[in-house]
Amino acid sequence: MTATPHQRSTILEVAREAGASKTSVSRYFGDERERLSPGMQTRIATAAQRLGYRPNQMARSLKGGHSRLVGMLVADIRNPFTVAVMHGVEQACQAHGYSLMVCNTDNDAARESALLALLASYRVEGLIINAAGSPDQQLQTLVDQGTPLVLLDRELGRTEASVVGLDNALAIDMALDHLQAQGYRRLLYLSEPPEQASPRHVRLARFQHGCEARGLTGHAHDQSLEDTEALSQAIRHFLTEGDSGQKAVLCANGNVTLAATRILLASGARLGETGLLGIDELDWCELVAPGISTLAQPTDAIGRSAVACLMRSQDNDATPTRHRHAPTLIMRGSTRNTRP
Amino acid sequence: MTATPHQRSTILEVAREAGASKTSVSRYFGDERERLSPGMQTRIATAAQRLGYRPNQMARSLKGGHSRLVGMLVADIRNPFTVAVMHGVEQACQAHGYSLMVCNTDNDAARESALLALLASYRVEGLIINAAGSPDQQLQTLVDQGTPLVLLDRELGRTEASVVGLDNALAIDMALDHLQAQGYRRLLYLSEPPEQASPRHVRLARFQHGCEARGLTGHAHDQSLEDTEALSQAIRHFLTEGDSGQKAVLCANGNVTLAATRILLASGARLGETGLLGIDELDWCELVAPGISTLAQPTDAIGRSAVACLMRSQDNDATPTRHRHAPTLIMRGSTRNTRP
DNA sequence: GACTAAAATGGGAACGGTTCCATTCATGGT
DNA sequence: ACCATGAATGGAACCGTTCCCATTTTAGTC
Repeated sequence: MTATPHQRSTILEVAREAGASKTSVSRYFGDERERLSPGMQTRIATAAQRLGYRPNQMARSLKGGHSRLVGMLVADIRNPFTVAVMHGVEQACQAHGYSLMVCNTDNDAARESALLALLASYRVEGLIINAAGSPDQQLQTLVDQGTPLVLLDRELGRTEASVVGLDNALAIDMALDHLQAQGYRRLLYLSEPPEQASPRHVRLARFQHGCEARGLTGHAHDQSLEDTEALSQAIRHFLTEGDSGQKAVLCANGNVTLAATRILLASGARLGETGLLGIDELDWCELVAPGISTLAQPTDAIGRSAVACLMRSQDNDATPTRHRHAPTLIMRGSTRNTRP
Repeated sequence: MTATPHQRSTILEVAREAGASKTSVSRYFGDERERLSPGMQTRIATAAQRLGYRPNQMARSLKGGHSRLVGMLVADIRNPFTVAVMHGVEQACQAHGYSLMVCNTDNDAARESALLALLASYRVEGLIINAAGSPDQQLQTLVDQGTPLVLLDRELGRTEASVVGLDNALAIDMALDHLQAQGYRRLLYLSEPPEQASPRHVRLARFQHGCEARGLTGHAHDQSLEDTEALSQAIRHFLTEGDSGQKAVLCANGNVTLAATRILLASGARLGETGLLGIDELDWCELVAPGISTLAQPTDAIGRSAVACLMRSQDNDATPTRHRHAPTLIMRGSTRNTRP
């Protein structure tokens, strides 16, 4: 004699049980509870309690048009930076009464497109995108259909979308200032190729220009991290090339920092003597050798900021905004020049 | 003259546009497309195309009872292990045509309860839980209402739920075997206190028992990582205590490994001479000093396995199963005993 | 060409809520 | 006593689908 797994109960059953109409029950669980008489309230409360009732969010969304859902599309869910931002986003969503649907594209453009469609089909009320290949066309369509959009560290051609991310120009400037102050003269800027057009150009241009302005020698190198060998070659070449000037490597993100550190250590380079500065702070940066200096991004703030954008743009259809967050320099041994 | 942001179109509009009935359109987007004549198919396709139509998943779920949603409740979204498993889960979900709703409790029991309710209100068709304080009662209710449940590395009193995770006994045995083979004689097992009852006991008992059986001296220490000072004391005490036997530290998870490494390095311990073995493989383990040995968990497999459990249990109401995954030993310098 | 089986299509009732509008009923002012 | 007022409640339409069932079309057979 097994206990019958009692069906999930509906608003109608609660109404019957409480001797009320479904309207009243709906009011109770909506935000009009105070319009009900105290007696009615307790009757409904106990009835719902007894039946284990929970309003069906699907039905709710259908009628009201409020899915209470925010979608987040990320290119690489295993990237600590992504996760850190996600944490901020999730917190902020919860605070606003929204839930988060996360989709991971694993850097696959086709998947990205499919997931975008999926998110749309759940009628998410906002969309946060941190992925490379998003077809502008598709995004534009979403915007037209009224979905607020926030891009993380990515500009979108002509689309009306808010952008949230690092203040790239400032970050590069801070990096150059620091490296110069520590006496490094030859710089190598390492980044991954699928970086978004816009931020990448900003950074690169700023790097080139900044080096010139400071009288530094700057090289930039774009390299997929898949091809360890090529990256390794590039770094070794940089280390042996040219004259005596002190050399430093600047890494565009955490993944690059990881790869570069591996190679530098394997090459027998001594950190500090060879400078190393990474954008993105990571757990382990203080653990490696003399410690790796980083420019930490305020990830939680970025996440919250993104959600704030969404919330704002669904109230008034405000024009898209841009939020550039400043990084923080965390100095460790890897940029403490041993022979300045 | 602004372009009117055309409303999201409905199945009815597509039907009209295609000169068909909504039933046919529904069939087209459902899995009965082949029942339609070729002509009808193309008419619907072009109409939908022109209108930018996407079926409303909310309405779909409401009627059909299929939310196509899987919920995942995690205690700490910033834990790399959690994220790695999540990656596997997400992949598997996508492969099965499901989407993932991730909720993060930040180790807050109250939040956990609320989020559980939330997930339920979206009528998720499966639930993967990796969190400490879940009130058994609430979970039991969900199970009764027919939601398949999978627990990650956590047993649940009397609840009928599948369990997926590391083979804890095996992991401890492998750790002990390895440490013993490397000549370590005094062991310190470090773990976090909010570890789930069951796996924790398994590990602990196995550790104690295993040490005895091998003639090793084993201590276990439970310590919140918040209190760095206390943890530091415990480790230092272990390092100075007792006689000459070679000492090694075994860390229960990645967070513990991180904290312990910090402290060991700060104490001036030399890894290898002092053994260090961590459960959970992390990016940086190969970068620190002589490299940190780990027992890597097959995170992707665990994630996929969890989803597989869900899928199975919604077909036939199979009895709950248990999946214990074997870890892989990755040996590095931190357990290469320099004076065996 | 009439008759039948099968294929293709359409009508309309749910699904579980929200919300507009109508109804009931105590209240108080005149 | 009478009517306007507002609070408390209920009835029913609707949100965008799916799916059962009925109807129309097509092909197949003698």
